[in-house]
Amino acid sequence: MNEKRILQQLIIDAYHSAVKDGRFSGADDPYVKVEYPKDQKFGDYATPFALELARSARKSPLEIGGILKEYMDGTDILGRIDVVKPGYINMFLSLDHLWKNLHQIVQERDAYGRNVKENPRRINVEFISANPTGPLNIVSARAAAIGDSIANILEANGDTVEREFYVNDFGNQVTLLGKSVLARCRELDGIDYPFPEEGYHGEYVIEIARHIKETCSDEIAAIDDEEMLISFLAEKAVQYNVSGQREDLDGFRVHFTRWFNERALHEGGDVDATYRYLDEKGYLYDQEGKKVFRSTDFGDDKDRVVVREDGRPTYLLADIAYHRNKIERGYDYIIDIWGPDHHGYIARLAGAMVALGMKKEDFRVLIAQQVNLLMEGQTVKMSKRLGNFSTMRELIEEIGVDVSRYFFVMRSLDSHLDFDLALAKKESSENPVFYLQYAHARICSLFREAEKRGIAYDPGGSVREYLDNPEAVILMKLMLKFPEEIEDAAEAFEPHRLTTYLLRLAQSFHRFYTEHRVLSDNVDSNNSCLLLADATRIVMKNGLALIGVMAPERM
RNA sequence: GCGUCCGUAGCUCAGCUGGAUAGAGCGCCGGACUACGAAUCCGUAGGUCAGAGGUUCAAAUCCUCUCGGACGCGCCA
Repeated sequence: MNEKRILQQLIIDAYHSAVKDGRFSGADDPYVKVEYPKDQKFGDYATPFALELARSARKSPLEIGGILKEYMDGTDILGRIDVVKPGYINMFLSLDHLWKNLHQIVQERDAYGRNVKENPRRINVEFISANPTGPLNIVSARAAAIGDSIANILEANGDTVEREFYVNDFGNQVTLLGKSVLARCRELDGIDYPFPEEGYHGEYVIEIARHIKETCSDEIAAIDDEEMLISFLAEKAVQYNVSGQREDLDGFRVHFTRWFNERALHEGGDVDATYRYLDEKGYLYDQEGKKVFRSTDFGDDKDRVVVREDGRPTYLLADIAYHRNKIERGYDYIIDIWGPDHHGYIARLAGAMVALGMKKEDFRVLIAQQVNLLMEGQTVKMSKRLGNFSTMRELIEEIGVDVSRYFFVMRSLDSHLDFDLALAKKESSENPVFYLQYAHARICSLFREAEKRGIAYDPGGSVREYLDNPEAVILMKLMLKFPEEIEDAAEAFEPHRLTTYLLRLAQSFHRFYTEHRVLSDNVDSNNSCLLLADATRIVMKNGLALIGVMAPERM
């Protein structure tokens, strides 16, 4: 249990005791808000609880605060409790508690910050799910960074998480890809062949064609029927693209638990089964030969077609079947991360989830706002079909994984992003990620220096009083909050909070380092300062790991 | 027309379920290495939180409207 919760409970207990003793009257189950004051002089934690109680208890906030304080005294977590002007109760952590937490950190190491839940949820997070019609682009890179970080954070917060990528290897887009590849194959053979109007014009299609021709020339030669050839080429091209996407993601340190093929749903009968299920439940009706899903029953603007007049299922039906499959796998919570161009789609799918028996609050769609691609300050329309886009691979090669992952995660999901690759490259040396990594490397260097000078490090030999200075105290308080930061970030699905936190951590360390000599002739002081430094590098490393950034020992 | 998101310092953005004097990074200007990494630290300047109402003891935060920007409103995926 983290400090915030412990304090919440402490206040609730104090309240109940006070009420029991007849000091004032009030509700049975009050909600106690514990917040972090902006200014250090207002304590490490504060609650406006007494203010909120004033009306019902018919006493002044200050008086109530004083009474609560009486009942809160005696805890060794807090060194001081102040009741101040309007009626805030300000709480100050004790040095002893902070110092003990340092030992906790170096004992737990990689596990520090991770929360343990009594009943962990099984969560499925689906993200990126880009069409297998080309390489991943910058937009996917953002989704990758965000989705993976959210998954990491949920895991660290005590849940069990699976990462899933949905491959749309079925339908018009794929056929179109096959036609484009065929055209390029013919072109490579020197045969005049019309390029499909709506086809994929990107250069990469030529490479795909060349690759398939090299590896599958016999099969191609054996197929007479053009339609079959297109479908063969499409399948090969999808394989090629998916494995390319997977490679890129590996390089980006994003690893999926499962790659789920849409085709399997069609071929395995899941789509039909889902149709029958919806039909039997009475969620479908006929309209001019089409089958329509009553999504308005679940809050959608209009009902949606799921089977066309010619009997082919729409994308929606396949997607419902996909999510039905997820539900059957027994997750407690399902998260989809989509681009802004799909937000209009939420109501119908969320409605379908309810129709399938999922509780509304157990399905969540997160919208990651768009990335605008700029070239030299000018907006560029990204289009796979037109072939003008910056690839994720290009991004990694140009500015590196650490910088890009940090860059994408440091913004909130809601923020729109202007991305200029040229500018990002130029400015990457100013990226705050180096500031964080430098703090870590600097600490590692300290330990190398200590070893060189023959200074032993024994956490057990640290002495609390050597850390009784403002710089060390700020650092210790931040580290104590790390588990709370993880919890908050997990509950809000906001990985960017972590980058803000880590920035403060690095800043606090650099400040401590500037003000205090870590290595000296004093054994007690050495052990104390090294304990502080060791704990700092552990928290920094664990925090960076959550957003997929390395913590280098030298740089 | 309807819907989603955004509008906070010169730039890029934080600001937690409403709380105390609105913050950071970058940039600008000025300081700090004969000691553990100066990829660092310290300081100065810079804001009508787009605007107007409303709710509240308390609003950048919640509600309504207006203005401005991006995106979406398919039997495409």
